[in-house]
Amino acid sequence: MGVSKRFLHSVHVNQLADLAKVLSHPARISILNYIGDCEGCSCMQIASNIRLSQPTTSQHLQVIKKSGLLKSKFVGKSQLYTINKDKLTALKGLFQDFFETTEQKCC
Amino acid sequence: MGVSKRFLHSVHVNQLADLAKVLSHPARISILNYIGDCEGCSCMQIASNIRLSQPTTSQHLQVIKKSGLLKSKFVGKSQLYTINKDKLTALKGLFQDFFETTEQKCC
DNA sequence: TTTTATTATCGTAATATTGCGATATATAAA
DNA sequence: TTTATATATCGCAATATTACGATAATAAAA
Repeated sequence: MGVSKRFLHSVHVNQLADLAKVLSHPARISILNYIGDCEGCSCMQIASNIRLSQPTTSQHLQVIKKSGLLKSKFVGKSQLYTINKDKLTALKGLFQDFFETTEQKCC
Repeated sequence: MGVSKRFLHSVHVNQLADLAKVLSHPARISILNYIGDCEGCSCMQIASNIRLSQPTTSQHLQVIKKSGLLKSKFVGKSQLYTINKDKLTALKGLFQDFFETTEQKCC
């Protein structure tokens, strides 16, 4: 078939997989790294830094944004992206829980 | 085009993305959860537990195994999978570093 | 060695992702 | 309002992923 059977898994499991999916492309990791450094940067700045086109960069930004990891606001003609720290902390917790639980159960 | 431009990113960034990719499918999270619980289980047991076919489950197992997160050995006619705790701990560290670094830079 | 049971791989169809050019949309300046 | 600039979306081509039936490969038992 080829269609992912999400319904077989718990909400919590799907949530963790969704977050992992956001981080599963190197461009999106690079984008997050760069936004962390520049503290409020535009799509064009990011695109130039990671050397992908503006449309591609914008697409990746939307994917990250949908997860809640990014905030954005227009300043002048540019939309400036910053990291949503609260969400980041929450998601860090999700991963930490997964790793710690698995670590403890495992042996 | 449609082909991922890994070469644009650092080894470290690609490594993190690769690990995230392993965790980016709910079936693979469920498999890891289950293996943590049962401590040495067969492909068929896992397949039955997560309600995917044996071939699909085996495919997911290979994906996880390639990341180093699983060990396996034949016992009787079955191959029993267990979690590679050392690798798990290492990968936990990778994620933790990413989240902590990003958290501190971000604001 | 043959049989049985389990796992891994092949082949394939359905779907999803990635990347970018073209273009629409949005914001501020003239 | 018109113009200029930046971002987001559309459309498409190239890949990649997901799932499973069929089947090959593997290990132990008969």
